Amino acid sequence: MSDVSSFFKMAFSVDCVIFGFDEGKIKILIIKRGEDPFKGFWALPGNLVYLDEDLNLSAKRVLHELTGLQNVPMQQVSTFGTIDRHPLGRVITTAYYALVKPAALHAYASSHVEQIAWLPIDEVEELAFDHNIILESCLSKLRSAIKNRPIGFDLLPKQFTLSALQKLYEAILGTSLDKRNFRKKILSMEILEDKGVTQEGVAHRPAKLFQFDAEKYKAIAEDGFLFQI
Amino acid sequence: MSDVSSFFKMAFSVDCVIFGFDEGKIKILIIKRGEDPFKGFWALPGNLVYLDEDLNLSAKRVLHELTGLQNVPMQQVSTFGTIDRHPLGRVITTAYYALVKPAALHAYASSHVEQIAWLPIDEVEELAFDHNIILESCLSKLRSAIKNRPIGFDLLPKQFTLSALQKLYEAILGTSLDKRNFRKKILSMEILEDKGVTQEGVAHRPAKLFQFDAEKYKAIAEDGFLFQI
DNA sequence: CTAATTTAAGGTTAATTTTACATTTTAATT
DNA sequence: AATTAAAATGTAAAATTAACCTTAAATTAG
Repeated sequence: MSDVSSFFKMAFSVDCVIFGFDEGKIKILIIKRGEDPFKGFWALPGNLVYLDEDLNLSAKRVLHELTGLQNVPMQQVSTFGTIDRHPLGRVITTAYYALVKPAALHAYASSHVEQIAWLPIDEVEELAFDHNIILESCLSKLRSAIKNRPIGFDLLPKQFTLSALQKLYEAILGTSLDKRNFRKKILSMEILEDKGVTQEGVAHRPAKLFQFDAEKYKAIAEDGFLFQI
Repeated sequence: MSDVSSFFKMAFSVDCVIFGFDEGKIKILIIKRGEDPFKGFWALPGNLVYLDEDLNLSAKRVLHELTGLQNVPMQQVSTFGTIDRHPLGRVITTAYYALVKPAALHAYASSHVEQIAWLPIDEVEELAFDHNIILESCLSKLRSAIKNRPIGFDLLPKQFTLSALQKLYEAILGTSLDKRNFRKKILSMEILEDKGVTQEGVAHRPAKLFQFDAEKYKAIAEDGFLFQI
């Protein structure tokens, strides 16, 4: 490794898979690229990492610049490094996913972005680069994470009904769950706070609203409690 | 993204956490670096990725060059990209882990490597770069993977006793397991083949030898069977 | 204002899985 | 022949999971 300079010719990027839950469906945020390469293609929000920029922070910056979304915790999923994945040179990319609440679902287009859209995951067609593969890997990460950690709440409004929570799980896992058993399981964990409030304006019996109690979860998790759906 | 050339100034590396199981302990393979940076430090086997080299294949090449190990399936774990993690410039690294059988435990030193050693994970001290952090992340990945996939067998000789398997699990998980329950659980999965052979030369009742049946596992896994310890 | 519609809420039983636990067997060694 | 060391094995209680249906509360339509 005497002369190392020939190695310092790569670029690095981040790509973000932003999941939302809307109209009973899991959606992802995609942008229509305003510049080459892949100008006019739909793509995951992603961009190159600056030379003096921390990788994980870069994911947050890129997401913010392209979509306006801010303060969204992002999880690293996997790094993609086939030789020819980027037409401009050697670019290795790290994929991140994030879960956002419906309140954040009004995403705007920005510079470098012609259009931005929420697309149900089963309607995604060909994306730029290797973004279809990246999406699949994030989806599969989400499916396993949702079963073992209390992250589903991040996709729902602060207060939600148990039915909404169940539909969310059904949408992500692609299975249908027994209503009574689901409720029993979730409520028995004692990580939901009953706000004593009900839905309003629905044409049927209004449901109670619950809220995830992160403090309580943290406390019992330290005592060895394992979240499991 | 009009001029993109300023981005193409990074290097990329891979670092390998190679786990072995020996004398009842989980060990990792470390090398004493023969060149700067961190000359003379113990480190994970790792090196820079060539400009025209696939990332995942690079991990295999680097491992082979530094340790002589070959044909070891490697799993990507995580990518580390703080700004100052490498003294020579901006180097982002991807960590991989692999599990090797005792037969592969005679690792040799090579060029660029002064020494090579298997070190029990609880005896690891200060490593080069951010390798202690990388090791921790691989360890935690191993602990969760071992519970959900039949990978423990990769750390044992082809034929092994149930006690050896149990000790392996106990070493990785750091808990002790009930002998009868462990055997019942493992055998009820029907993924072990009883070779009709027993240990020889032990000063006590010799144990039966078993072998992991990858075909059988694959078949039932497709039918929805989930490996779980 | 009555009936129809729609979703919310809730408990019991059987089946399955998990946990806890102690004795006998088989080889080598002394 | 006695000792030592680990292997092998089954059962009962407890906990968890799975299956299953009726009544309640709101809006809307007639």
